[in-house]
Amino acid sequence: MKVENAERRETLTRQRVLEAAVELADRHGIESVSMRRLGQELGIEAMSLYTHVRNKDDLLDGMVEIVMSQVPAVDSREGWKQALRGAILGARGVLLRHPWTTDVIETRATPGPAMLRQYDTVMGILRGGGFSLDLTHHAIHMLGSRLLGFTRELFDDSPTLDAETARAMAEQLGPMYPHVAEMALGATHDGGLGGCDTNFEFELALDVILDGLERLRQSA
Amino acid sequence: MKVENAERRETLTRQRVLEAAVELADRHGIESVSMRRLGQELGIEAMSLYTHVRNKDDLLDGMVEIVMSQVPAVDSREGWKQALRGAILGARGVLLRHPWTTDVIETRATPGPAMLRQYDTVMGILRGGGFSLDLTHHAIHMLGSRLLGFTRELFDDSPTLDAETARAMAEQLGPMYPHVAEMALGATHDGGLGGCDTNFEFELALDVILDGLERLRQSA
DNA sequence: GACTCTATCCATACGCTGTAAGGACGTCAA
DNA sequence: TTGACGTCCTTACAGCGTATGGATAGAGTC
Repeated sequence: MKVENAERRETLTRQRVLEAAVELADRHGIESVSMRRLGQELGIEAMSLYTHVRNKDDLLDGMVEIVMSQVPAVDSREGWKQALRGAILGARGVLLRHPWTTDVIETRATPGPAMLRQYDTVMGILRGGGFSLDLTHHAIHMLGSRLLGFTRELFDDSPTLDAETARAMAEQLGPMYPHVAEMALGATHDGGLGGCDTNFEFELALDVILDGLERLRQSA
Repeated sequence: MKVENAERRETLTRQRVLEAAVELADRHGIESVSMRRLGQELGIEAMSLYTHVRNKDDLLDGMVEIVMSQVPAVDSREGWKQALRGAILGARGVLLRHPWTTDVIETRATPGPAMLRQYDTVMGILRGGGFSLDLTHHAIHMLGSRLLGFTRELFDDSPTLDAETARAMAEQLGPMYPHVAEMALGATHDGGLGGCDTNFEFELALDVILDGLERLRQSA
C-alpha cells in the first residue's frame, strides 16, 4: 500500500474476504459467519464487505466455490465405475474437511463453476462409459448430493453413548418403537454395529447405486 | 367461553397454533412463519404464542409432527419389498402436499413420535423380511431421507424453459461444461428427457436401492 | 360474595440479523 | 489541480427470537 503508513493493513480483495469467511466457518461454524462478525475478523466494518461482495448470498456462493475448487481432478484412465467412485470420493474428502459446506450448498439457488465442473465430470464419465443421455440423467438424480460427496444425516445414530444410556433409551422407546429400540441397543453391542462408520455407510450405498447403474446400462 | 363476550375468539390451544402454522407455511412458504406473523394470523401478539409453544424450535417440531402423523399405516401383508415401497411412497405423498416440511425436517435435532413411527415401520418391514440387524442398519443409511419420502433436489433441472433459452444456456455452458450443456439441451428435446418427472426419478432410484438391498440380503 | 390461583394474553425492550443511503478519504489520470 | 474512482465508515431501518413483567379473566375455595 504505502510505505509511510505501515500499520495500515493490506487492502482487501474478494478472494481474501472469501478465504477469511471459509476460515471463520471452519473454526466457529457457519452460523457464526455474519457480516458483522466477518468484518470484525478482518478488522473492518460490516458494510465495507459490500465493496467486495454483492450481498450475503454472493458471499456464501463464493465460499462454496473456494471449497469445491479444491476437489481434485479425476483419473480418467480407469473404467467408468472406478473413475466415478474416485470422482465422488474425491469430492467427499474435501467436504469432510469443511463440514459446513454441505448445509450451504443445499441453500444455493444455482451451482457455481466448481460445482458445474463436478457435474460435468460425472456426466462425462458416464457418457464415456456408454451410458445414454437418458440413463445419465437418471444417474444424476439417483446419486443426488452423493455425487458431490455427501448425504445428509437426518440425525446422529453414531453418538458416543455408553451402554448404560443406550439401554435406558431403548427401555423408553421399546413399547412404542420396538425396532428402533432394538437398533439403539445393537449400536453399542460389541461385535455389533459398534459405532456406525459414516464413511463405510457412504461407500456401501454408493456401490449399491453404481452396481444398479451398471445393471440398468446392460439391460438397456 | 363466555356468553356475554361473544366477540372474544375461541381460546387457543397448542394444536390450533400448530395447525395455523402449518396452514400458513402451506399458503406462504415456511420463510413466512415467524412468531409475529403467526400471531398476526391468529389475532394475537407474538409473545402470546409462548403460552402454547416453548420456543420456535418447538413450534417447528410440532409442525413436522402434524404433517408426519398424516402418513398412512402400511399394508404389511405383502412381501417386504412391496411393503417398504408402499410405506415410503405413502410418506412421500404426504410430504408432496407440504413441500416445506422437508426443509424443516433437515433442521430438527431429534425425531418426534411420528418420525420415529416411520423409522420403526421401515425397520420392522426389513427385519420381518429376514434382514439382519446390521443389514437393516445399512439399509436405513442407504435410504436416508428417501425413507421419509423425499430427496433434496440440489437445483431445478426440470425448469419450464423453452427450447430457445435452453439453447442459449447450452451455448454459454458448452465450452466449459460440454456434458452439462448436452444435458440441458436434451431436457427440451421432444422425445428426449422432456421435463424430468421427479416422481419417476424418485421411484427409479428407490427401486435400484431396493434391488440392491435384496441382493445384499441374499449374499449374506 | 370475597378470596386466591392459574391460564392466557399483552407491552416493552434487548441483541441480533442483512442491508439501504450517503459521506469521508486516499490514489491515480488527465 | 481537478475530477473520478475505489475503499471504507456512519447511521439507520425493518425484521427476527425471546426475556421480563404486568394485565385480565375464569375457576375453585372459604
